[in-house]
Amino acid sequence: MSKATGQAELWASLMQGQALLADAVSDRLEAEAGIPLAWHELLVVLADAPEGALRMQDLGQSMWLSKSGLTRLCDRIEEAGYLSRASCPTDRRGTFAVIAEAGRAKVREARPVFARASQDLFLQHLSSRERDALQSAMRKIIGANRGHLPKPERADGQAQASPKR
Amino acid sequence: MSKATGQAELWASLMQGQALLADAVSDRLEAEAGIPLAWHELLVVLADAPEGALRMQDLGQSMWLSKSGLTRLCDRIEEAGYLSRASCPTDRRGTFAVIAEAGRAKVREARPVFARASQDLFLQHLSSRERDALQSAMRKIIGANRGHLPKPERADGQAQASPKR
DNA sequence: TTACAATAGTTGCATACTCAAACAGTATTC
DNA sequence: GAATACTGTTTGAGTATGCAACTATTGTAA
Repeated sequence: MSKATGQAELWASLMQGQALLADAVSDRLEAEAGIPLAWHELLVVLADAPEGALRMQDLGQSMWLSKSGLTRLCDRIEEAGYLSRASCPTDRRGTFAVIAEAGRAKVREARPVFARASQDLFLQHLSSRERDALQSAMRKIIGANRGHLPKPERADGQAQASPKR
Repeated sequence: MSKATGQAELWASLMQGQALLADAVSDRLEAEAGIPLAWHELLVVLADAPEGALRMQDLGQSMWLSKSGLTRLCDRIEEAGYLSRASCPTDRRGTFAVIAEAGRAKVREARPVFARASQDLFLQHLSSRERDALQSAMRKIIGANRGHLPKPERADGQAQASPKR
């Protein structure tokens, strides 16, 4: 029975599998398109945004990083010439990250590489039943753990569960 | 149709969900038992080993870390007094990590905290169908990505797929 | 219109991790 | 039995990340 394999194994395989998969995909992306996974993710978000531009803050909401992490990630990508920063005219505290032409080109190159890697290393191995179950399981887990985000800028009431740290 | 939600979302929710979950569980473990998740994992492996002792190398196989990472993790845990090192008498290159009494006590304290956290933040939210599907999906993904491990010390033939890096 | 609080982003410091080189000890081979 | 190759672990250098403190700007209120 699957019950007997135990909860520990379920935990472990989720942790291991995700790490392994992210690593494998990132390596392949780096080998075949020359950028790591995080760059791809950020550049895709930016490429799909209205003017190829997004406020740092808005980028942060898609990017799963602390704001300092995002600042530094943008530093590196900017240094590589794939994006530039522009300050917001209407609110001079704000900064836009704007994708550069080289960045768009890189996204065109990398997107299919990512799709292929994701197919080969991930989707390929799952039945459609498994995909559905995986999707619904992960959605529930995410839902259940909202509030543990790196940016706890919730305005609502029940916020602070962990006082320290 | 679940098809329509897209492959991108499946990828994203796996990545996000795992990160969120690991974070939430680690925070809770740290709040309620005073040690982070990685320490718990290592100490449990050690506590369950024959004499409470394991060669670094063997520990490494359970621990999902590069060997230098393991060395440093052990340094920290040793510094906290939960384990000690002992050199192997039959092969003096080797080092044993040996769990200390304080380490055993900490494991007794932390194990139920982990179990509860895992239940509350993870298992609780999944139907048994979802658990089975998740388990089998992750197993396949792991199987498909063997060879991307941090320690590629396989002795078999098909080893080196990635020459660089 | 001057003070005070809130917001956007960056920077300093500390932590954790990896790769590659160093080190120490064991096995091999001539 | 001395040189050479191999193995197990640690160390050094570099990278990525988070938290908290800082700067600059905006909004609010007296």
